[in-house]
Amino acid sequence: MARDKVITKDRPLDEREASILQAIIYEYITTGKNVGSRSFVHKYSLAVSPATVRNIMYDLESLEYLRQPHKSAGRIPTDKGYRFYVNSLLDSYDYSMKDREISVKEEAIKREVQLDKIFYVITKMLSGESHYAAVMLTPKFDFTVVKRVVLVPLDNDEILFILITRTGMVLTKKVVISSNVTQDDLHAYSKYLTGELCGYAIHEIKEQIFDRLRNEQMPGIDKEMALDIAQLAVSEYEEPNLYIEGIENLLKIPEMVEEDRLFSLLSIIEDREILRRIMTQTLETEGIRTLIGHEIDEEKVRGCSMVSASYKIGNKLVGAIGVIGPTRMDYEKVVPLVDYTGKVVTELLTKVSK
Amino acid sequence: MARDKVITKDRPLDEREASILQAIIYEYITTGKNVGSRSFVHKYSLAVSPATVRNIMYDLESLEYLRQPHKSAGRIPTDKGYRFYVNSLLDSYDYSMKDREISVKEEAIKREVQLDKIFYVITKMLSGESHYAAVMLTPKFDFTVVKRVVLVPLDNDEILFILITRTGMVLTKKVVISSNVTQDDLHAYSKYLTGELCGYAIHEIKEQIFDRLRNEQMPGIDKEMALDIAQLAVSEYEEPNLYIEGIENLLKIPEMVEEDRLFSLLSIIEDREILRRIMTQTLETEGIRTLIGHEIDEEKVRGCSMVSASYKIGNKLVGAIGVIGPTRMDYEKVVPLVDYTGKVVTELLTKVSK
DNA sequence: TATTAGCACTCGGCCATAATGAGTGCTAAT
DNA sequence: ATTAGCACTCATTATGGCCGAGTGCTAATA
Repeated sequence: MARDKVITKDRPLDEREASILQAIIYEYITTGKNVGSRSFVHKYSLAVSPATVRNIMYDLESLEYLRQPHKSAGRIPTDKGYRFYVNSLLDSYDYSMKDREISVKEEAIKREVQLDKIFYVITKMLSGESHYAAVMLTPKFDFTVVKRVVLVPLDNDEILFILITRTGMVLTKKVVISSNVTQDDLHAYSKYLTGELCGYAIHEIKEQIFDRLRNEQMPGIDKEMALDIAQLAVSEYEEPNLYIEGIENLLKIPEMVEEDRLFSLLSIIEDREILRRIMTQTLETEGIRTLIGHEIDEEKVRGCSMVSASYKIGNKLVGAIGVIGPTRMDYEKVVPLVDYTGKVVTELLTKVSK
Repeated sequence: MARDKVITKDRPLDEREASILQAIIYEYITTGKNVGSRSFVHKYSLAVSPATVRNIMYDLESLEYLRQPHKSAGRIPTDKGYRFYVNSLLDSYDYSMKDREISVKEEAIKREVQLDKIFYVITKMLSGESHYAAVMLTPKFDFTVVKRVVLVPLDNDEILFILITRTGMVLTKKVVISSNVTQDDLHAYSKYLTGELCGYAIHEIKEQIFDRLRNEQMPGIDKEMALDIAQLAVSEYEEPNLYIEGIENLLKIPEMVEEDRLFSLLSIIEDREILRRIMTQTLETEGIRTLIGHEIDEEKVRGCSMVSASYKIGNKLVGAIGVIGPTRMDYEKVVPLVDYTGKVVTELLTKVSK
């Protein structure tokens, strides 16, 4: 009669407990209401009585998977509960993308030519599909492949360095020089640099090509000057960009605009460094990553979860995408969506930069 | 004894009525609470009794400057009231910018080199200073002056058209051509176009230069082809961009997150066309423009006001900036701020494009 | 021994009621 | 024309009662 199952706080759940926990969390995620034993049993036509469920709930509460917002109020999941739920999802989740129903409008993406528009569109799409807010950390430019270099005089001591990538993206950078160069010089430099750098990714250029070129003989033009300019321009390419879209979706979620949570939201919008930090961590880990509630280690942000994934160019991790929502997020939909989108982005970028 | 001042709904206010109306609106703007006769008289140490104020309030209500949210609840301004208030402000407002205390960090702006970053910074700054949301409609590219044109081959049938402006801004555009051109051809074209277009603003080029050039003799190169490419590229320069920053400021204002208003906010964020329309109207009117409440002729947007101003390059109106906030906005601060910022932008852009 | 029925108890939500207090409109006195 | 006085209004707040959904415990049951 005595229920003595709970000996330690960390014992594994038996099968029935696990499935009931999952069902409870599912119920809470979909309805947003505390789930109580009686109506729960009724709604799911369980073969056990409410009392049994109560007992199980009691155990689950001791084990810290559930909690009561107040006495006699049904149970809601704790972060640990969500974590359990998400992990089960991940265990059973088929990463092979088969019978995928999510409609990532790949066509819409492929029609875009400017890379930065692609990033915008993907972020927008991800927020649209998920109905939460979406984030994208764009790739470091290090992995774009050079097609052509053009130098253009601006002022006496300023040159505009234009780098055209294989994908037709145009990066520009002002470079300040000390000595005078003529327009003809610049033209020769452009030709030289284009010839030497074309076909290499920027990181390769930084790491190897410059060194090699400096050791080569090159008659006719002032090679050093050309290399100086290029090196200066290439050295400090901007930080990866952070796109955030769909904040308005979060405003539509009642629990997110409740007094205290609104503050979390504000922090997310205002202090982009928080997100940048999180996304940079994601960038460093292959595959999907979920952060639930307090697992987002930011004082200012509470009651929020993130599902994020890194993406690659070739087999090098270069960026990350993610979805932000309330802890009570529809993980079951969002996890595959983010996973899938990540793969689409990988495929797309890989294709486009080869 | 009988108060028979109100004969028509549009009679002008006498001095005392006007000053009391202004004070009431000021009080409401700063506190956000309904203002009632007794405490109002007390707070402002008026030389009249609450009863007198009540009588005046009664008149002002008949004249539709004030209204009662409900019986026995003090008065709050109507849109007409705000309009009166703002107009008085504008009347007495000194446009000469003397003894200005607003800290628009001009230095921060001048340090930026990329024009699009400048736009971003200005918008951000305007939202920061006003504590509301800020909008900026960027100038049409029509008014930027060409410094140099570079054509670069991308594919067999694609050319990248690069236009460098006098300010060092780089605009790029993919152009698809039918016949084949060699790299040497493109080089010649680039030289030709740079020579002919340099120093002209894009709108001049569109309107006059092309026509002139087509009638000129030009030995040696396939002038027509070059002009076709340029005309194609220049013809459809993108829509002016719309920056919105500081939405988070609006989330901090209690009355903006009240259930129904939140919807207005969402509309503003989601449906950028609304704002674009408003800003485009502003662009067409010189100087400052205020839209109060219903004057924003958009069903979806309610309870919001906008203060906006157009800015110029030289003496041609090219863009607009603005601030969005609740109807109960601190017009007294925002109006000069927007006015001043508009002038700074004008000055800045004019200098930079001459 | 695990499950369940039964029951006392809890507590948020809802409703009605009442008290409070800031405010108004009207009237008569100044 | 202004104001004092007064009756009246009404949002807000507090109070208490009740309902319903929920729990925890215990004893009965399969």
